[in-house]
Amino acid sequence: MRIDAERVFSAHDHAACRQATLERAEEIVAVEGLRLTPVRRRTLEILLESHQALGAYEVLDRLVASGFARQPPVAYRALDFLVDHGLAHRIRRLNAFAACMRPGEPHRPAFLICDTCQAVAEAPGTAVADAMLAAAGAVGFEIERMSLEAVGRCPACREARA
Amino acid sequence: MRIDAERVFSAHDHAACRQATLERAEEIVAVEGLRLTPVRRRTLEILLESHQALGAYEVLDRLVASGFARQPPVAYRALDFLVDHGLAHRIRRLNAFAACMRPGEPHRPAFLICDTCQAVAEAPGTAVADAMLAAAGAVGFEIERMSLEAVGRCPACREARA
DNA sequence: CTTGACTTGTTATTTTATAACATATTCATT
DNA sequence: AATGAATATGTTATAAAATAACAAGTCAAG
Repeated sequence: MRIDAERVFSAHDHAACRQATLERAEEIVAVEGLRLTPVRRRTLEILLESHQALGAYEVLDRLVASGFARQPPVAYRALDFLVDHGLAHRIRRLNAFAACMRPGEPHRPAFLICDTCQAVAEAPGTAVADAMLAAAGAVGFEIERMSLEAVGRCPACREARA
Repeated sequence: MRIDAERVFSAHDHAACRQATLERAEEIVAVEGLRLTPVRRRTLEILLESHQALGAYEVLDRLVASGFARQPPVAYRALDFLVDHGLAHRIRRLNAFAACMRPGEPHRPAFLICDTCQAVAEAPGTAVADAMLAAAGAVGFEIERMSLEAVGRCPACREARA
């Protein structure tokens, strides 16, 4: 299953969506020899519960509900692991984290953040990143990482409001 | 004077650069009927001292040195004013602020952030923003604001390291 | 000269993130 | 199994970034 922006921003079988992404993540950790420990797995599941980005302390609250200690490093370490290995993304504008919907597929995501329903989707294609690379290249700047984020209104929320 | 990425990332007459930008900012506040009060003006001057982004508390330290009270809202309010009126930009990846080098010129800046010298430049052109708008438009997402930021190495620092 | 909008002063608190170090677990190699 | 290196977790404490809330002052237009 392929989860793209159209899907994220509309009603869909989220149980299947979450399940498919989780399975994909599991393949990846297996292939890469990573350890998807209980906290890490649970953290990923928490992020996958919705397409909304969650703050670290929100994740922590839910980890606590699953029996883990209420200590910030617990959440931050798990989140950092997921981000480092491409299983989650950090959304800088929101100081929050969202599950990666295409783990394993190399990509340079640009995020679309709906400020009405708070859903976060990865924009299709790599055109935005490509444009950034080109703009940087033009002045001799070498990019290591980028954050490409837009805040606005998703199709469903536009319609609901119109 | 036009301050673009090439200039920011190389040695230049920064006194003139700062002065020109400050004057431009003053024209804008005049035209728009805004009040560039002492704290606000000093804050802009502080940001203009270099092409590095400064955290709010760094700005606050320097405001204190100029006689203002050491209280976070003092800095945040001035910074928010500058950002709201296009005289400064917020760099989300750094939790920091940088003076706008093209105040008044309508633009959707993409930032190039050198992680060696910490200089921040606005990438030339609007191609990155255009690509973002196109990507969003393709899925029916309506953009209000965006953060387009890349971290890497500027030409001078690449060379110094090579 | 007063009304209303904007600006500043000030105290306190909230939210986000990391430092530091002890303990435990895992896994590859003896 | 025993050992040791790397990795992961537990825990305490603190740092860094941002905002809430409300009182008091300033300013320009009517």
